[in-house]
Amino acid sequence: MNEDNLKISNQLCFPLYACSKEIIKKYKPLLDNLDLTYTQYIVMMVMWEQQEINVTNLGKILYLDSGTLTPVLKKLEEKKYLLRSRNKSDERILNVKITKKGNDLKNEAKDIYQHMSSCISLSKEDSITLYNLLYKILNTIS
Amino acid sequence: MNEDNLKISNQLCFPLYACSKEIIKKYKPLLDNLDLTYTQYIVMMVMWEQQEINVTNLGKILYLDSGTLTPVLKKLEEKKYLLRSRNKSDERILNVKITKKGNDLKNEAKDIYQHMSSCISLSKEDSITLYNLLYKILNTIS
DNA sequence: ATAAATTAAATTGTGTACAATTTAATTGTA
DNA sequence: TACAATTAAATTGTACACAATTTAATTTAT
Repeated sequence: MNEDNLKISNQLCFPLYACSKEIIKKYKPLLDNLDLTYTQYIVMMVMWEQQEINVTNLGKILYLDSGTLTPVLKKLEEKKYLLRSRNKSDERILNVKITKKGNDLKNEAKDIYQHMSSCISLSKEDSITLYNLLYKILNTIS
Repeated sequence: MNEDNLKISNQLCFPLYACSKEIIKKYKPLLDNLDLTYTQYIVMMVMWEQQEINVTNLGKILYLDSGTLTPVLKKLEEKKYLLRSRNKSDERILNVKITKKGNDLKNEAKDIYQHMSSCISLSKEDSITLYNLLYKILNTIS
């Protein structure tokens, strides 16, 4: 890897970090309407798709550990969107299951979907390129 | 904006967020050697370049507000890398100035520069493309 | 069979991140 | 020139994010 390449690689972390934060900040007023934080929202996004999952697998999908997920899941359970229960055949494992109220929330989240895209003003081609590059990093990061 | 475009835009936030966190996690052992957190490190990166700056301008560069910066700057002052002092002509403004010890730290940070690039395994072309797309978002986010 | 090793969550402690508010200084305006 | 409005940091409160440790359950290897 030459000097130029080294320089640009080192300059990638900061815009990734800033971009991620700025977009999440844009989500905030929309998520406030649903009384969800961004972390709670991405958990719900997984739950709408998976319906049921354990903490370890949820963490692998979201790149979050139990230290982060445990309090978030407890909060979503308080809001009656999720149910937490120990796996019968292995009590170490905590199963998380979405409730009817949790699935109903998906309809209310449709607005977020519409409004979010308007804040990222990339063409379809650029968006796909960016998406692919990000997953190239995520899949190869050692 | 059509349905496809809308879908991909909405899928960008999560990999940005995950990517940013995973790369920062890679930084950690390297930064631990310098006894710096990632946030302290990016502040020092600006200081190595600017030498002197006030909190508002530092925040604009780093996309961070005083609520985040104040405690970080206090910690860097404790470590003798920075000096904090009120602007004589406008006492509301806090000037931050790098010390000799702070500038000396730059040499010790050279290893980080080398090691970081090896964890992002993108070609030079891909890195530049990603860099440009990220700044396109940062510069146009409403 | 049982002690050691492993695994899964939860807990603890530190450090952001940011909205909202507060404090203090400065500027604009009637 | 007072006094309202604005500005800059700091403070307060909430919510992650994650390393390290703990607790409890399960598996592995004698």
